[in-house]
Amino acid sequence: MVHQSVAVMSVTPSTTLDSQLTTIWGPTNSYPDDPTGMSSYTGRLWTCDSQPQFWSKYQVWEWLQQVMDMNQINTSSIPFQNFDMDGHQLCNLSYQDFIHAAGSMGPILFQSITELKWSGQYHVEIGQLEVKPELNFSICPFPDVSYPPGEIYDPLIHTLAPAAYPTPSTLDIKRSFSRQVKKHNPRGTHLWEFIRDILLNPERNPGLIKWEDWSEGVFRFLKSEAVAQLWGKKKNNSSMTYEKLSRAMRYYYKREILERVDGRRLVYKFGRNARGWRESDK
DNA sequence: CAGCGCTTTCCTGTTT
DNA sequence: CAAACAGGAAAGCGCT
Repeated sequence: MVHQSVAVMSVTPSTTLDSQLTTIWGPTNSYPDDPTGMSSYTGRLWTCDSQPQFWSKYQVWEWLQQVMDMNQINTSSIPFQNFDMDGHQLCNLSYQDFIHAAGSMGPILFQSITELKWSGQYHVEIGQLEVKPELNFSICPFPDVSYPPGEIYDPLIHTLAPAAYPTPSTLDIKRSFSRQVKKHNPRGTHLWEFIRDILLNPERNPGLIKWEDWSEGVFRFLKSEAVAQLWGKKKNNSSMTYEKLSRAMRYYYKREILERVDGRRLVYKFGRNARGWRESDK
């Protein structure tokens, strides 16, 4: 009933919380001396598994989020349920499939996956952003979590293109990108998305938050102050506290991004307007 | 510059 | 008693 197999990840008890945060989130989540704060942020990439053919569903989602983050696009603007597939299936999608599945984001996603497929590198250059391949993080566990390889996916949208992909020019992609999908949402991450991403990355979640009931979107803060510090780090605000973070969380109730869970301390629940916290949310 | 969305900060009171 | 929870109020900040 309750599947939290993915969420529960043991953490070596010998390390301090601080070192956990540094080692697990450090290179991906801090921007040491980058004036724009951009390169190291975008540098948090699929650095280990450059072969998308072997991605798990989880990694496909990770990739989706990364591309959206890189382009500062709100992840709610993409139908994650259309990408309920593993890397092999993802790689078999045609350009048209991407258009069907992701609309205006299709070209960007298609270009990204195409480059990853062919080069095995991650030279992603869309708009003004560029990912520097020299960043080489040694840690990137990505254990393939819980998705049996034989799992069936019924591709309604599967119109596998013949030999040649109708690859659009980079210029076209850039044009359609800047015309259509430039949105607000600074750095692509709101608080609730930040929380969601911690939950969705159990490999990088050193026991900070855990699912209470994944199917219901219920989760609990295990180390509330540590999460607050991490959030503060992301926002370059060293004085962030759980007190303040939780005020922001409470504002989400009205917007139905979170639902109230009363009587249970540090427990929250994703609401109807929170997207992307499970494979197929309707 | 204005206005807006999303927090951030502070505070007082209540609940666990 | 120490944490959390609850919201109101207002300031701050990035973006269109």
